Amino acid sequence: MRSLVNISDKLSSKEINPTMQRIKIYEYLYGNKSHPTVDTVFVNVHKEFPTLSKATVYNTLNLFVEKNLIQEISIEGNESRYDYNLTNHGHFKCKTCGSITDFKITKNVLNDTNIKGFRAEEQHIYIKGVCKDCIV
Amino acid sequence: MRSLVNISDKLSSKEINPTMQRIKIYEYLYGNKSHPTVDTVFVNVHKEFPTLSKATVYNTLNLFVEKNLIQEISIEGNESRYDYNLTNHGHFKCKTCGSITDFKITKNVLNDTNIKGFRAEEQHIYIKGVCKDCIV
DNA sequence: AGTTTATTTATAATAATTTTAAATAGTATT
DNA sequence: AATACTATTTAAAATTATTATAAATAAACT
Repeated sequence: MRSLVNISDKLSSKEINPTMQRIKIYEYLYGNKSHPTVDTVFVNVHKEFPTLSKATVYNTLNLFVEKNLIQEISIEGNESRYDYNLTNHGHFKCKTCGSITDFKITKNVLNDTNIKGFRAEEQHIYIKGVCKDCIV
Repeated sequence: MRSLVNISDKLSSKEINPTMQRIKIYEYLYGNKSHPTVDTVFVNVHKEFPTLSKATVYNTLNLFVEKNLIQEISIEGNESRYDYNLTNHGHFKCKTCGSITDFKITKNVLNDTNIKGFRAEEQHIYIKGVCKDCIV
C-alpha cells in the first residue's frame, strides 16, 4: 500500500495541489488495472470519503489527465475510463463480459505507419473480441 | 458516384433491408473520409431527405456497425464517429484543429503483442497529436 | 482577524444516445 | 383489391454522461 505522503509528493511533482480528495482518488486509481469509469471511481472513493461529490471526481480526473498523471481510455463511445498506467500498452475489450485487459506491445507501432510530418503525442491501441474466459 | 442499385445490393449482401433512408445514409458515408459524427450525418442527409429523423440515423448507423458494413470510431469519449472504410488503417486526431486523418499500417500490430488465447475481432489504432497543417 | 485564491459541493444545464409508442410503409394472404 | 402482418420510421420522452454555475468551504497570505 502506497503511503499518503508518497501520493502527495507524486501529485505535487505533477503540479497538482494535493488535497485530500485528490489523494484519495489517486490512491484508488494507483495500481488499479480495472480501468474504472467515473462512476466506479465515485462509488468506491465515496465509501471511504462520504462527503465527496461526483463533480469533484470529474474535475479531478480531468485535471489528472491534463497534468499527465493518468490516461483516459476511449475504447467505447459511451463513457470514459481511466488508467494509472502510462507506459506503452494496449487494451483488449471483451465483447462478451465487458472486461478490459492490458496487453504488452513489444514494438513501437509508429515505426510501421506512413505518418510523416505529424507530431504524435499519444498512442492508443484497442482490440475488441472475446477474452480467454468467455471463449466456449 | 455510386449508383443507387449498387448501394442497394451492397446493403442486401450484408442482410440489411435497403430502404431509401438507409441507402441515402450509406451513400453519404461511402467514400467519405471525414469520419462524421451522428449529427453531421443527420444534417447532411437531411438536406436531401427532409423527412429523415435523427432516431433513424442512430438506428441505421448502429445497424450498419452490427452488420459489419461500417465501423465506429471511439477516438474521443464524448461522441461516436463513423468510417465506411473497414480495411486495416489507423486514425490520427489533431488536438489543435480536431481533424481526423487516416494513416496506413504497414504491419499487423497483433503480431507484436503478447495476446494469447484471446479471439481478436477488431483492431483500433488511434494516435493523437498535432497535424502537419497545425505545426507552427 | 480579514482578504484573496483555490477547491469542493450541489444543482442546473447541456449533449449524446436510447427507449417508447404511434404512424407509415411494405409484404404476404386471402 | 381488401385485410392482416411485419418491418421501419418518426417524434417525443427518458436516460446517461458530462460540463457549467454559483454558493460554500478550505487554505494561504497579508
